Amino acid sequence: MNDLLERLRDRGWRLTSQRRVVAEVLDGDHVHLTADEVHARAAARLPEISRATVYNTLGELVALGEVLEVATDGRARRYDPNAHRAHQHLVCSGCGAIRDVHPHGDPLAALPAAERFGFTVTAAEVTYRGLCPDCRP
Amino acid sequence: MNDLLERLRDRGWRLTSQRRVVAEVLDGDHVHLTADEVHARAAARLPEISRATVYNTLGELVALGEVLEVATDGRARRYDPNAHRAHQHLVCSGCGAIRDVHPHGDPLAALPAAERFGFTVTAAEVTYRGLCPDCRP
DNA sequence: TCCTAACTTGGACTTTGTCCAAGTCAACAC
DNA sequence: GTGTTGACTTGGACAAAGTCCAAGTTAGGA
Repeated sequence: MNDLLERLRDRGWRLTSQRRVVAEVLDGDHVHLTADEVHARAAARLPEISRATVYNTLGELVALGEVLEVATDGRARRYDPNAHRAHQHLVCSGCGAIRDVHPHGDPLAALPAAERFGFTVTAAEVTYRGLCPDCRP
Repeated sequence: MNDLLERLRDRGWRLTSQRRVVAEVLDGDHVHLTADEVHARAAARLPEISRATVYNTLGELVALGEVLEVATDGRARRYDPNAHRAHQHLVCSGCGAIRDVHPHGDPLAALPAAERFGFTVTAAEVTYRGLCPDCRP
């Protein structure tokens, strides 16, 4: 995570306490927080931090490629700091739990040229859905 | 589309003019409308139709498996009437255009048991991203 | 230590979706 | 046909998620 702050400074970021706290909140594996959750956790350390700043900072981290934005449910976007290792997501239809998973092969390879309709296709996001052990009937 | 209305009646649906109009708006291929777009098009034919009814009807169609809910961008959900033929989506990062596409193989098969963490995995949704011919620089 | 452009703030506003009490009507029975 | 009734629809209030902006603050270079 210190690496992240270094990289950001190298890219001309002003290193404010707000940005530092947001980056710290997003540290770890299997982290998929909504913007509101990030705000709540950041505010625990820095009570004055505003929602607008959290949204701004998350948007910048996504633009810089340091954090992924994940849309698994059509409601709040989630933010995934594990941006430097290709992975997909497994989501529980019952409780909404999210795990990072690593399917084999490149999902992009499954899309034949004839099915690309002239698009320059650069990425494939896969959401696996099912029930986690706790939610199974 | 008449088939759809028949199927719904067989399942005990009351066939109101509102539901008929919503079903008609959702007819066709490569249709991926937001709830608001559905409402706007439905209102062109039936001006008094309310947003609440459109949301209710879309929710019911999804619950019955006649329409798919697609979350490609973390904003408005989109509704895809092509629910009876397995397919995935190709989305333009520039203009947001969406195409139905058919990759080969079953995307579910790429997820090894060791990567399922005890989940009962039932579906895989793939979103391919890229630039469409019109948006390419 | 000062300066200034970059950053943050709070609040207003928009978009998307949900909920509810009251009114309406499709479908069945007659 | 006509009547009945529970399912459906409505408008509006509300909630959740996200954007925008003018005014105030501050990191980092001079």
